[in-house]
Amino acid sequence: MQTSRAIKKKDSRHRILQAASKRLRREGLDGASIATVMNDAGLTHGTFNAHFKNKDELTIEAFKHSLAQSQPRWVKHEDRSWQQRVRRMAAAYLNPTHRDHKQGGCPIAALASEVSSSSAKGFRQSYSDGVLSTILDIAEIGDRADNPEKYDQSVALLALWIGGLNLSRNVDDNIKSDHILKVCNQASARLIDG
Amino acid sequence: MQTSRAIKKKDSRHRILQAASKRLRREGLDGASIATVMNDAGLTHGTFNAHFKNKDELTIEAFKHSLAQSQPRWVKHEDRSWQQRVRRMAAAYLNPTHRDHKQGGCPIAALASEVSSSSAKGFRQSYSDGVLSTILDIAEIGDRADNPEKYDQSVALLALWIGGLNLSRNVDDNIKSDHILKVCNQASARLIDG
DNA sequence: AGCTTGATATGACGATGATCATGTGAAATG
DNA sequence: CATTTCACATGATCATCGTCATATCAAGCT
Repeated sequence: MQTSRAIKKKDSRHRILQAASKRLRREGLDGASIATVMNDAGLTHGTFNAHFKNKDELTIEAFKHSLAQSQPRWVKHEDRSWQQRVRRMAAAYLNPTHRDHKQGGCPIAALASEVSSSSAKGFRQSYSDGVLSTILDIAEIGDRADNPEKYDQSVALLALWIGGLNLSRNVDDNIKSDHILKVCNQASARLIDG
Repeated sequence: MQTSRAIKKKDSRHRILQAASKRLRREGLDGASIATVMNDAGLTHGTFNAHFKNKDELTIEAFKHSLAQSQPRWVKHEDRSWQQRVRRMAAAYLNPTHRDHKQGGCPIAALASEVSSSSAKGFRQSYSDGVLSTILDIAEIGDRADNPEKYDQSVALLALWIGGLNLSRNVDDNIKSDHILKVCNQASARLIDG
């Protein structure tokens, strides 16, 4: 049975994870400081270690949390064909809304260039796992051997999407930024039909 | 005339920039701390403000420095056609050597996901300028209007390259990482031949 | 030679961040 | 209703980082 204390703790943990995953995506690995995250969650910073062993563990859990939240938005749709499905995904990903809402968006893109320099080994492992499982999710297969061609297409698409999204986020001109998204969308279509 | 003191200072500044640009690419915006960079350059950390106003200025200069160092490696080649030139660039970019030498590689890829969350406005501007000029360099034009089709192709290629390079850097399995590079190379070729 | 300038060194300061020891008050248990 | 347990708060500690005031010492100038 769940005592009211256990429920409260679970709820607190959830709020911490929610806050951490937002900060993590918006401000990166170093931006999500414990004090900030705990404050976002409505708790004091000292309480932190009642919920997580240390910052590495929080980072890993927050990453998994945000990835798990993003997945359904991709997967749960009824598409006529894989081509159409992937075209829909590209349009949703390479999108001004997604570009402007980093904190609620794809954590793989949000941390793409920070992971390799992170000292947290466990986090690097989680990220790597997340990338590989995302590729399989795009391809709608369980293993590369199931359909190597689709797998390879999915790899290239994910690369294009992550790169395009980050470029568009970093260009200081809305028209040019929108254009980058549009062009990458078209390139996606060519890779899919190719 | 250059006095020996002026020469010495210029040399020190150059060493600082060299060290900073390496740290910046390898460890990101927060990794390149002043103490570390100055130590790499063989100076004490307190001397820093004799060369740069503050950390933001160093970051900007180090980024420009690394970008200026990278450009020649792309541009200076005799290629038969633009298609061949871009194919060569893709092979050089999406390459295990480049993947494994982040500190000497492309600064745009190395900082792709960190820029938008940086509080240093001047740096964001420099990065944005760097992206746009790199696109033009790939297309071998001076302005999008010179050849919109080539410009758009270059945008998609840069996105694919940056995304592919970062994915390969973050996958914890050498075989899969190599495979990502290979697949993105093939996708590049398909985008080029259109 | 004596004075000035400037490149670098030394060391201090305040801010921030991660971690942890201890305190508190309310829920659960008997 | 007394006791225990536990979620959370408070506050201290130690490390790191950016910045800056001051000191040193050799190069240049008169």
